[in-house]
Amino acid sequence: MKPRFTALKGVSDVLPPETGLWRKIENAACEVMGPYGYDEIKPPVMEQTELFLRSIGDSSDIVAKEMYSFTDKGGRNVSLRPEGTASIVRAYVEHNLSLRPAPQKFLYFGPMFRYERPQKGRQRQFYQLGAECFGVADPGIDAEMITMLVSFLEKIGLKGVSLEINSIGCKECRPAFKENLKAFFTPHLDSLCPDCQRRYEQNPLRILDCKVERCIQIRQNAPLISETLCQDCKDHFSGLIGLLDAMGTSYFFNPHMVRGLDYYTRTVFEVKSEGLGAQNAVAAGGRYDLLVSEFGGPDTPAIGFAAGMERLAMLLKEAATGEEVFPGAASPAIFIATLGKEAATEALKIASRLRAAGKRVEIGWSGSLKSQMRKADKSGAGHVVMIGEDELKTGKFKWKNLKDGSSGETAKEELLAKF
RNA sequence: GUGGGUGUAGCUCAAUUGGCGGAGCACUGGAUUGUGGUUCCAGUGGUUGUGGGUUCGAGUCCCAUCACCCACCCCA
Repeated sequence: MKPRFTALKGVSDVLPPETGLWRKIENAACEVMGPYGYDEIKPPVMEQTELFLRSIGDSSDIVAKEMYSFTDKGGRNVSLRPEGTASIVRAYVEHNLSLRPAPQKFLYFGPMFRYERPQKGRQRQFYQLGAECFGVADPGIDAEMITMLVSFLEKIGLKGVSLEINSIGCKECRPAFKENLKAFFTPHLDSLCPDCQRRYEQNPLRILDCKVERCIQIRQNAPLISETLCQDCKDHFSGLIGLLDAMGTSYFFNPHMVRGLDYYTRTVFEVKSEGLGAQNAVAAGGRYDLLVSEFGGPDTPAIGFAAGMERLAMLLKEAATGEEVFPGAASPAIFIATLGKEAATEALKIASRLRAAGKRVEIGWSGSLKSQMRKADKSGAGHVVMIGEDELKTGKFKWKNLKDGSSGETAKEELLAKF
């Protein structure tokens, strides 16, 4: 048989038992971040296109050519969200959440959409888990959030990841740094790769990220942002580093790290992992002190991060062995084999009671006892309860433990207690 | 958007120079009346991704298209 419909390019189904792993990740996020004060927020998956244009900025391909945008029946220009932060800032301003006591902390889960060419760890619809915190300018909150992210990753058992941090300055010092950088690269312009020549115009910071050997060599002596930061930004960054050191959080200072989104200021960070292919970022984030006011709210410092669910799940699957990978892959505790219509009716009644007690129960509706036994075994059931003429007559049910082979008989009223 | 690779059963893969599309696993059923796993037997399952072309003949060669994989770009 050939499927009449298949999923669109770059989108995929998450099937059980993998969904159990996803749930485990989401539960861990709530458990770890709840004590930090983060509560779930559920913004819509679509917004006015303008919202993303204004926040993410046009130096990023995300807005320039990767958005799923359309005109709705009311003539509005709408886009599926390519990331989560913009919506949450919009909600923060729209609902005057700045009037609630600071800090306001939010956690979110959900799909994001970017029209990209799929590859390992990258899809057109992908899920992110993210956190945002509004109203604290102190580097303490940066350290708190980074520490929280690290303990979340530890909680789900992720190994072999590295944390990188940097500061990309503020609206005072970053423009100057951009100019310095451009000035430095101007004499080398012809030697840079074509992509970097484009970056030189669009977003010179990106040249620092280039993977081409020649560009890496050229930039060896390029100015570093850390040397150009204004005093406030320097103080902020050294404050953060001091706190991370004090917490014993290990990090790697990467002076070349830049972020794709325009709204970031000062602190940026990224968690990378081997085993993800070229798309090696598991989680990333940073401070965005200007976005709230740009959206019409009061001056409000903020910081956040997002983690890629598919990437987290991929890493956990690769690293783990055995059944604990898929905690949601439960087998029935009890399989009820039936012989005849009356037995099936009885089975349904008994199953309802057991299920109400939280037991996972499957019923074999037809077929020989042998085939039902086989089915029970394949389902991974722990016990089989048999219902046939004898049981209906006597009210005593034969059962068999499929794990150790033991068997016995239990009266109907005692079944619930037995299992 | 650019480049490379791959498309055969639900899964993993065969099929000689272009010559009748198979196997293992999985699934379904059976092996003396109501007892699973091991074993044995049988069965279901395919317009070889799709559409053209070359040929007496195409899974195999050519073109197009679609999907997947990997990388660039970009990014979680």
